[in-house]
Amino acid sequence: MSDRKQQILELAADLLQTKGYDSFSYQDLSRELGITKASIHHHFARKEDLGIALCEWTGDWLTKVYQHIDASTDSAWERLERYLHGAMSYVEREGKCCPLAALHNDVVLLPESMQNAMKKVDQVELDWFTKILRLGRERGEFDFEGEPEHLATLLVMALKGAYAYNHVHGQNFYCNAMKQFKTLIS
Amino acid sequence: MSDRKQQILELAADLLQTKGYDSFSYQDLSRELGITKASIHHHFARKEDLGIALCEWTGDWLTKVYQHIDASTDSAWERLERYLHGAMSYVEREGKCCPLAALHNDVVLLPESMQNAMKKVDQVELDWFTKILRLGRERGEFDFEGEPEHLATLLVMALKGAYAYNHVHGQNFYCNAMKQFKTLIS
DNA sequence: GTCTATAAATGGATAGAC
DNA sequence: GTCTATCCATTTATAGAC
Repeated sequence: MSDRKQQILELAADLLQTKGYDSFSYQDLSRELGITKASIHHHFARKEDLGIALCEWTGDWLTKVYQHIDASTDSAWERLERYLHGAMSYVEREGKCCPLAALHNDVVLLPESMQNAMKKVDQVELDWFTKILRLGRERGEFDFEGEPEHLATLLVMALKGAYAYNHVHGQNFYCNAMKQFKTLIS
Repeated sequence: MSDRKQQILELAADLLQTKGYDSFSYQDLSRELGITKASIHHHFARKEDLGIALCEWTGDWLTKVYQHIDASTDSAWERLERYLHGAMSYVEREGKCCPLAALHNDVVLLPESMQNAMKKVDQVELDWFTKILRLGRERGEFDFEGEPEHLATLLVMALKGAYAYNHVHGQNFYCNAMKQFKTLIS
């Protein structure tokens, strides 16, 4: 991928996390990069092409986040804690939302090609949480009944939903909900 | 409220649940009602005015849903079950999403006046779930540690998040997540 | 209350020159 | 790869006649 193409993609990823997919435009990209809309179209002919690239970028981004957390500690509790804390402090520090959550928000507007790309990214996320929860239970760090996959699904859904609440109510609801989650698996 | 105004509001509520707030337009309303855009503006001068009315409509809608469920059975388990089942079968049957979830999806785009109106509706929803969870625990129907308020918050966040997953993955993830939730409070 | 007409901006996208 | 120029559709919104 050319430097320019990469540059466009990264700016688009930034706008995805602040404005959402449907609400950032080629004009936004054009303005901030100092090149014309036509030039952006040279690199990503249709917005859908850029959208699919953004899904893949999001998959890579998540993978890096997970690798970083996994490398930082061996404890399942600590890994979970660091993700849950990091997710919302990212919002507060940088004013950005998880790019996958941003894609979820616009899902009814997205072409099938993008929905298929999102499906894979969703699975990457679910797999990581499933791994952490299973590992933690095996080691006796967590205590819960049922399938780690299903508990991971519940948690990931709550995380996606949380962004909107935090935007309107601040972080109190989120903190309480996650404290409660931890109580349930203790 | 005049009949016409009410009619516009109800059509807008329908479009909110199918297309989302930012994606339905005065043109959509105009086409389906057979009157011009200018006439819609006579009833709701700015889209923001319609938006605030939609928040209030959503609060009333939710209140009716809860009343209906509360009147249908005395069991906390059954009430919870009926909501969880009803929420997603509403999507499948009518192709509609919870109007509050639709508002949440566009939250970053909404004016402060609408966010304030949403805040009240969120509280109506949280209060109902809190009531059900507290009641169920008092009666020995549920078994969990922690605050009913916080568990309600966790569940409501997961419900909001679930709509996007269902759209892409079907209802399997949702069913598994809710089965898991029920396991956690049994 | 409803209409025609129109404004002013923005959206994604393309043709063709350099 | 980037530009100018342009297209066509759409959005929210307003002025003023009926």
